[in-house]
Amino acid sequence: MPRPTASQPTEVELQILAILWEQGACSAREIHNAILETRETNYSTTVKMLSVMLEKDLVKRDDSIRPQIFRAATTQKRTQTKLLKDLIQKAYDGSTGSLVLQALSSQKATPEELAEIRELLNQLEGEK
Amino acid sequence: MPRPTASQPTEVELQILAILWEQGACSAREIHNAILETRETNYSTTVKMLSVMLEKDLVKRDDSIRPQIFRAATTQKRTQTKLLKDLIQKAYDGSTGSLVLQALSSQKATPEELAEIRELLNQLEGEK
DNA sequence: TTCGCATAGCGAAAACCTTCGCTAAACCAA
DNA sequence: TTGGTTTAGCGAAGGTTTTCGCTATGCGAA
Repeated sequence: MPRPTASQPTEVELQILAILWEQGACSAREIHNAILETRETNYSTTVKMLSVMLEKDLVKRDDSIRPQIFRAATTQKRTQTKLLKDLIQKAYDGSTGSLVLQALSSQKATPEELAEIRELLNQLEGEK
Repeated sequence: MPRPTASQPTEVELQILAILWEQGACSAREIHNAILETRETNYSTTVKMLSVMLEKDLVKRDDSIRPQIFRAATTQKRTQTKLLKDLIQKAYDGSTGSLVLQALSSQKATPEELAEIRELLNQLEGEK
């Protein structure tokens, strides 16, 4: 009984999804060009990854036009939330608060973001 | 050119680390028993994972006593921070603030944690 | 001591991820 | 139409992760 398939998108898959979220629908070539800005890789590899992701339902493909066009199958937010929940479970013993505290104290956030967080906090505490 | 070794602990590795962080130093048998509470697996597998993790320097082994005792090589906090930073980069485009906002709005935190977060926020904003 | 059981280690199996070479199909321009 | 370029797809290589069977070693009880 071997290892199961990863429940979350892998690193490379996530990079491709990020491109699709930012640029919207893209051809394989466009995706590949975007990848090249970061990393050396072969066009074949990009196409293959897309076909793997299609099978995993991570992307959708529009076959009616030429060249084919790819779209992310899920929104960025939904994917982020899933990854976040997973991390909280696996590494923070389910405690959202301790993740937030650690995020704020070890990484920098902009003053605008801090203000936004404060506002959300007011809302959450007012709700009680 | 194939896939490189993961820079972060894998899922199973993280589960073992979590056990060590919670229980402190453990024998292979103790670790295995803790895993069994969650998941079916063979004792051999646990021992093998420990030997892999030893090679990756994820755990340390005390050989002077019998049975051997394992410890996590790194603190929980250090590992959490690394995983968190990684997630922020890979999935939140480097924005700590947007991760925090999403964490607070989509997952629940206890009132105590919210108060703590507020205090930290005061500190961060006062610092300017 | 010797037998039986728990512990430790090795190597290979099975699945996964990422890579790319090579081939086929589609498109475009002359 | 035909030749060249771009797009699409297949299959296998080569590495990682996780699994476990089998063997060996260590330890305690009879």
